[in-house]
Amino acid sequence: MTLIKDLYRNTESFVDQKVQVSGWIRTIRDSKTFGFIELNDGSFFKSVQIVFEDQLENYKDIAKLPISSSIKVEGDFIHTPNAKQPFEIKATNIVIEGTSNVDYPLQKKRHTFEYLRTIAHLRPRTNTFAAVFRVRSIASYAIHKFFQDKGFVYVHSPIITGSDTEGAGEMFRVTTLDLKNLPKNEEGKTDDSQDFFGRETNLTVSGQLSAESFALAFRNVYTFGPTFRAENSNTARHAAEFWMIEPEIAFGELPDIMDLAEDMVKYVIDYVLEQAPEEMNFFNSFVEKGLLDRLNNARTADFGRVTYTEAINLLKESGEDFGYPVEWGLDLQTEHERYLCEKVFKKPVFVTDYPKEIKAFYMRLNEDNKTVAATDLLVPGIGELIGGSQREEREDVLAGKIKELGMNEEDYWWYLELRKYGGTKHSGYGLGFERLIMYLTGMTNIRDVIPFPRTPGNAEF
RNA sequence: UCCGCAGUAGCUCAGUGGUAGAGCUAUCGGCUGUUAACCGAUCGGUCGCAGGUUCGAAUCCUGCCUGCGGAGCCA
Repeated sequence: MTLIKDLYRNTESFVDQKVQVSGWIRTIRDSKTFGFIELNDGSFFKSVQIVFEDQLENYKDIAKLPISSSIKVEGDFIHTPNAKQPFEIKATNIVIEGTSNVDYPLQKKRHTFEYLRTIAHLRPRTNTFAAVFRVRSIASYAIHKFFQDKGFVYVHSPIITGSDTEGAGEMFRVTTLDLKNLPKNEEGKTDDSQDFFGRETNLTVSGQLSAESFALAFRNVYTFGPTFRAENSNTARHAAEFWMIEPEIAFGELPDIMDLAEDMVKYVIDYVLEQAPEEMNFFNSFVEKGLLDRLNNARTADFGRVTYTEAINLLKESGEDFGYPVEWGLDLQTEHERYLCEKVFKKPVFVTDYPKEIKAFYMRLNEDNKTVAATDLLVPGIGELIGGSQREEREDVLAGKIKELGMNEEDYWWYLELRKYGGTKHSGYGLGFERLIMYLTGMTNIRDVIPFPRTPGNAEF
């Protein structure tokens, strides 16, 4: 059996040879004595044209096959230099593997993404989703290859975690207790000591704290796994289940992870353009005109770098009429972030050194005592793609911060011990993998870059 | 969660108070090189759900549900 990908990649070696292919019918056109089938076998973005004639004993049956029926084809591989397709297979034998049905919901025409979401089990058979999910697979490998080639150790951080370690929003509770008959303690609250783990557990919201632990043993590490947020977010950029990449480097400071993030983004762009040129051209033509220009700009340009304080001044001087106020101490709104990267810099830009009040407790306090060594990478079209920071390595400063924010110091005993026993400067960042895929493909809704997306009120598939 | 928009045939949509429409799909027929083929015919609807106004409601009103866009939260 030959893969259609090989027919396209090694065309010359197949000319005038006998070939065998199998796949699903994308379109079929017949006339009295012959017909054409576009056959896609899943190995490649493009399909191959099958010519079938009425000499075949099952000609009538084949001509009647509904779209998406699966067949096996034997035939002669023929060069067709003057036709729209580069080559075709003239069938000498066609075996029907599985017929489809007349009510097959995918038509030979454009469907809305909203409709395709309601048939998520069938949408990978469409051009757009075939391209999205192949690019997702390739980008996933590129991430691993980038870090592995640099000697980073891949850490499997736990999916089930002990408590709300980062304070990063609502979590999904994990329990084996009988929800209709919860055991109570003396205070009348749920007795978590009777639960499976003997305590309250949740799905992870971040692997960062685990990554820090391993960075202080392996130096350079990364996580790449699923992450869960039970927030009632209804936007095109948020999902309840998504994949996050979190590198962490010991002895590294903020500029080091900015360099790393820039290299990583450029590497993944290069790798995907190289490995999936047909898919990327498709996105450029049908999903976002100018996508390839945007990506080429990103892979060749030096990313912008600006401090939060400078960014505030740039926004104030812009004369732009923003819906939200621009004031030192206030967080940048989506409109501000997009203005900075799309209008001012016109390329990806790192914003650094945010006021400590609007950032997380573990971020390292700068000498000015007002800002922390944090950075967000803002990219055109998406907004925030990466958030990272140098971590607070000073045990007393970190403990003070935990106390100051009214957090429970006991929950962080092991995190504080990382500072107590040979703590070093270290830094890391988090990348939402789906946002990277959106950035690479031009897709504008996170629900369309996850095979079976989970969003509030939606877990059908 | 907030603001806005939408829900009519399998799909994409038109229809703003008076008999429910189009294109595509599908089905049947035609066609000797098609490319989301083309040509002809046919099939196809409890107008999101529940109530209300009216002689009469897809159309106006109220509530609910679902989806989408934007915002917040963030990745």
